[in-house]
Amino acid sequence: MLDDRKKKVLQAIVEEYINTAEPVSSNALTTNHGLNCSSATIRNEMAELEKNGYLDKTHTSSGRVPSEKGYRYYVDELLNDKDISLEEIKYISSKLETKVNEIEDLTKITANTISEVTHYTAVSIGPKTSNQIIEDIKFVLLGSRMMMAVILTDTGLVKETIIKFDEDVTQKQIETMNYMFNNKLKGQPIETIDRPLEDYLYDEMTYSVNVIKPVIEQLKKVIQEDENIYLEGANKSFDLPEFNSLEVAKNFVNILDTKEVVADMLNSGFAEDINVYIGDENKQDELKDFSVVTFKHKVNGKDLGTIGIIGPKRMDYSKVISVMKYINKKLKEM
Amino acid sequence: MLDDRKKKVLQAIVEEYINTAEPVSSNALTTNHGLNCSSATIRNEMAELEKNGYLDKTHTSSGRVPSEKGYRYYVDELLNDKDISLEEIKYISSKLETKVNEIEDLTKITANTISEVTHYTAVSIGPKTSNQIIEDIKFVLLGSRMMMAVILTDTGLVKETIIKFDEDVTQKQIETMNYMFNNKLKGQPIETIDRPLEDYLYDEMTYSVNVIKPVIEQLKKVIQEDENIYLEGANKSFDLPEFNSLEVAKNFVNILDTKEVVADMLNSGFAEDINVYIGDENKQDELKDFSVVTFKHKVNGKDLGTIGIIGPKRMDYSKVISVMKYINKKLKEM
DNA sequence: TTTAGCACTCTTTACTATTGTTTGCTAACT
DNA sequence: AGTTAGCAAACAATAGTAAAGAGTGCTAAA
Repeated sequence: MLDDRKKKVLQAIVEEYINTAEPVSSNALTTNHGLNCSSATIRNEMAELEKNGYLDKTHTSSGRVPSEKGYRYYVDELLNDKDISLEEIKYISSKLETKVNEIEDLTKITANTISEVTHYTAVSIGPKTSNQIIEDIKFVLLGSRMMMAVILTDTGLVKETIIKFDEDVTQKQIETMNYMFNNKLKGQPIETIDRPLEDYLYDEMTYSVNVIKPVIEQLKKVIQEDENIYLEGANKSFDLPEFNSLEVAKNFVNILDTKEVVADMLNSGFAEDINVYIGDENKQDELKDFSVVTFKHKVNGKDLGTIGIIGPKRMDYSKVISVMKYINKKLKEM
Repeated sequence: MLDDRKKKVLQAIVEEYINTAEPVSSNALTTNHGLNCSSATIRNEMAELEKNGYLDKTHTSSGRVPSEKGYRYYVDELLNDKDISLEEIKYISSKLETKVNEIEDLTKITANTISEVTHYTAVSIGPKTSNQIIEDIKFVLLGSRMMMAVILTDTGLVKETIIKFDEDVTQKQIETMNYMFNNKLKGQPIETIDRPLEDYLYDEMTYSVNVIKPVIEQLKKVIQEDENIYLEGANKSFDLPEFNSLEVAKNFVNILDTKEVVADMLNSGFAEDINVYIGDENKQDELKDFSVVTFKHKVNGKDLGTIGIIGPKRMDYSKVISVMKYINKKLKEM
């Protein structure tokens, strides 16, 4: 375990580096960090912290930079909640009070808010459909060969899709089908729309395969399809000094351009609400040089979407986590 | 007017520069461009082309680079249609034959296809809603205080939105409202949903304002709201040499991040189908250093969305325009 | 009108010297 | 034993210089 002064030194280095993006020298820590000792003493402490893997050097005579282990220790043990300014509180409140009719929009707005307040790039994804419980299904005829299906789930998600037929269908047919679907699916998780249901319907109904098949197929497609990924503030990252390296900038754009990586990243958190992944801790190779903080938006244990912040490993974890905690509290109050 | 050899020289320089991204020297044109003369002669021609504004130099003793006037002349007068390879034809066909139920999806797929074939970044926007003709409106009750409104237009666009009420509404109320709305709006452009309609409904209907108001407000919101902008292949641009300049890369990300600029860009074309904007010709300040080619997807004069390619001024106009023309033909066949 | 030849311009690259920052170590001090 | 002052060594960053290379413009001859 680290003794008290080592903790202080590590914390000072992490925070200094987060602020300046420059390797931190022993001299820089002699003032304004409550360490009443000379730079030589700090140098000794730094050398030991480096030996234990908490710090790195960029070259033999450079100042110190936190290692991933250093950041992890900082996040786990040394992090203080940061106060949120009055302006920020006002801004967050006004954003979250926007009246929204669809919960996916709320996730978007939350992502946008977090990005604006933290000045990092945010991504969001809607709630996972497959394990939600179907509360109601409505079929609406739109012309003679087109229909809309609307699925309502327990979390308030409304999912609609258009289905086209190769032959004319009647209002009567739609109504019967609607009854059958509801009968079988109400109270079931959405993923129930699958093979067994298909077989059941073919058995029960006397309609042409041209009517039932498109419905089943389109519904299956809808529940399988990737949730909408929403990106906010990509340009914000480009103001950070680490993005002066073309390679980093290019990697970053590549990540944001690859929906699978982003979806994977947002879906891989296992903690209750906030997850922090530092560099190599990320499961996705593309993210090894970045840090990610994700935030699951839940109400009564129900998934309402996930928001992620992507930034440099030198991320202001304290700020990001404090903002997320505050927003989480606000959302729960609603 | 330019004489025949000057045209050839200009064309050779533009095409060489598009290929190499390096200033073109007089020597480089003596081979492989059908100009049977020495580098000195070409130098004389280049000097005159520069005097007339078709070429630029990066410094006194550098090779030549096309000016915006030069690119414009090339696009207007010297452009040859490029052959599309068999693989490309196959790829395009397979992509466009994907069965889609919503026309916005077709626009997305088209944008994706153009980006993949040309290797440039593409953006797309759905059809402009406001001037489409309403064919049918359906109201569907989803629970006691929630309803979905579905608007069908003449172009096949299906626009749906959720409306929430502060008090319980009955199926009967919904049906009456639905009848009234259709009665007033069928055959009218979508933008008819506005003040006069609002007044009419308040006069005609005896329902509480709590029922009518949310419907009108949400419908107005839907038709006003920005169309969905879809971005494809942002990372493709980062492989181009001009994006080695951090400033350019940053500008580019900023543009793509600013939906208003992209929407503006896509909506500002006035030509029938394909529009080319070179550098300063762009109406948006942010785009002054880029070139944009837009393509309006229309069937029977009806707007089905617009796709845009953003790239360096050194864009392969010939390729981009050929691909767009081919895709346009394919789409019209469908 | 075309072209060969050459001086001149400017970029690019490599090399060198200088300056400044920061460390690690040693020896002295508390 | 822990702390500190002092100093040599390592290295980055910057500026300056020189040499090489690419390309033009101009002149004069074909």
